[in-house]
Amino acid sequence: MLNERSLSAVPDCSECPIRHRAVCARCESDELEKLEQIKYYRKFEAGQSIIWAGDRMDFVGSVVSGIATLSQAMEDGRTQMVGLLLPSDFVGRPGRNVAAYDVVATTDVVMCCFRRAPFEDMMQRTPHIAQRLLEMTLDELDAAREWMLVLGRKTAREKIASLLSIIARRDATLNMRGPETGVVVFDLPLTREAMADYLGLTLETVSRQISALRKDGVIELEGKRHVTVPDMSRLMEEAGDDADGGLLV
Amino acid sequence: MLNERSLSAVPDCSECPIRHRAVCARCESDELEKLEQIKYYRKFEAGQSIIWAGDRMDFVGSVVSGIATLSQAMEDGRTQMVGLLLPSDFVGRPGRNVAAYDVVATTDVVMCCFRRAPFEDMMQRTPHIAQRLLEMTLDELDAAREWMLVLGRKTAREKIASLLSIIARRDATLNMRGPETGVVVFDLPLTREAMADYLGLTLETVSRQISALRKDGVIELEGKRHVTVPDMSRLMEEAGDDADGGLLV
DNA sequence: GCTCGGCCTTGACGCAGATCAAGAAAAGGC
DNA sequence: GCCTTTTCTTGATCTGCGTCAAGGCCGAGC
Repeated sequence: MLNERSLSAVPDCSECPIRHRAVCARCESDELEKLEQIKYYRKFEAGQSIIWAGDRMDFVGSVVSGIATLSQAMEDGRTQMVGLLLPSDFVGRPGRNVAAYDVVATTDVVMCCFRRAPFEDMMQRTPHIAQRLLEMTLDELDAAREWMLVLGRKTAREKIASLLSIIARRDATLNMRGPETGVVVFDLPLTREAMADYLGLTLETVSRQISALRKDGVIELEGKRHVTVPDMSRLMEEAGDDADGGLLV
Repeated sequence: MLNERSLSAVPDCSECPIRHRAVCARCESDELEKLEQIKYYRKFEAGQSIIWAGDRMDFVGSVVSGIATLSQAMEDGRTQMVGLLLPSDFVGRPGRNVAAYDVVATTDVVMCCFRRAPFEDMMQRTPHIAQRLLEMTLDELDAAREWMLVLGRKTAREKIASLLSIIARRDATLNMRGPETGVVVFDLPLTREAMADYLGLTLETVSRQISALRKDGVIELEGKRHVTVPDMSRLMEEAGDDADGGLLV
């Protein structure tokens, strides 16, 4: 936290790992230059809160690396996660100065931030930014609606399988082991409690269902976090999705 | 259906009831003229399906009047409503030619449609449209996330109270009876089954919880659809929301 | 008028998942 | 190394909601 703004040097946008997926993805080099002038980096440690719901929010930004969660809490303490922020995901809403949700760093997180006023200014004059933000927001809306089906209609086992297959699919593109065998290996980026918050379950139920999926051979576990999926289509079936549906995405 | 395009005359945009809330809200009169040239109306009867998920979709549009629902189905028949489309809400996603959800008219519905290609064209050249669509999409995303909390963490009674308070709040602005008394009167636009689909419940549970709220004096019923809320803040408490939260919206 | 079909209510019962509780297994901290 | 804390697992019991079933209400059609 102390050296929030002192990353040895602010890296060049052209070398940024999220250059082609973040809100700046469509920017031409001249537009990128302008963004470069107003950007700054912030680092957050695992477990640290990035923003509290209701707080004044004077910046927006993109997750560069690490994982953060977006969640909503009721007064009595019940909480529901409403978003999982991965690298390139955008935080904050242009035009709104109060945070609507709690944002918490799950792992160490680096964010590329912009003060709100200059960014909104720039968005007005740069359709490429607004266009990309619209596209990203539409994707998030689709994801949220997909999740509503999970929360409203799936059983605990299906919920776990759904979450695992989403994480697996994301990693599949990178860490495919044995091309076309359908085997996927990954580490869970979430605690059992965070998974429970995501799925609208208790942590005990999450634990039990994971054990059950292991016992039934749907997944294999090494330690508590390292997961092997021997047969992706089997996992998708357990999730209650059409096993073919995954290819669409 | 037969006279889909033969509404006596296509009304002028300047007299359109959703002129100031739909995607066209920010358009200047010259922009509006261009939209006017490519728009057409379609009518759907109550109960009729507007689009099936997976169908090719060659238009986008706004709900002008009536109510429609957006829902997702699993193969075994379980369904989850993921959106409630009210006048001014937008249907379809620019850039996508296949419908992602089922859209069904709950009441008679009139839509103001545009063929996709010309509309996307126009969106490219008219920032006012893209800006408004972004704003609307962000609002929908907020609503979807709010709903995730309802689906994931609220009890059946709280779910019903949440739905009622949303409908009540929407009507409150129009039909306020006795200003400041907190009394709100409205008609439910949904069947018990549709409410169940929205809330991730069964229709029996919906019925039971409505009866319970009536017995406890939280709501009054005339017939099955006409609802009186004698004390809005009481209803909000039952919904598990901060009773003050409503003023923010 | 009567009957039919859609919509809704209510009761009885069972089960999936919550709750309560105890302890095991890692992960730090010193 | 040991001790504390966090994270996870598993068991026992409870309960809210789903499921199955029967019947009421009301508008539409004849």
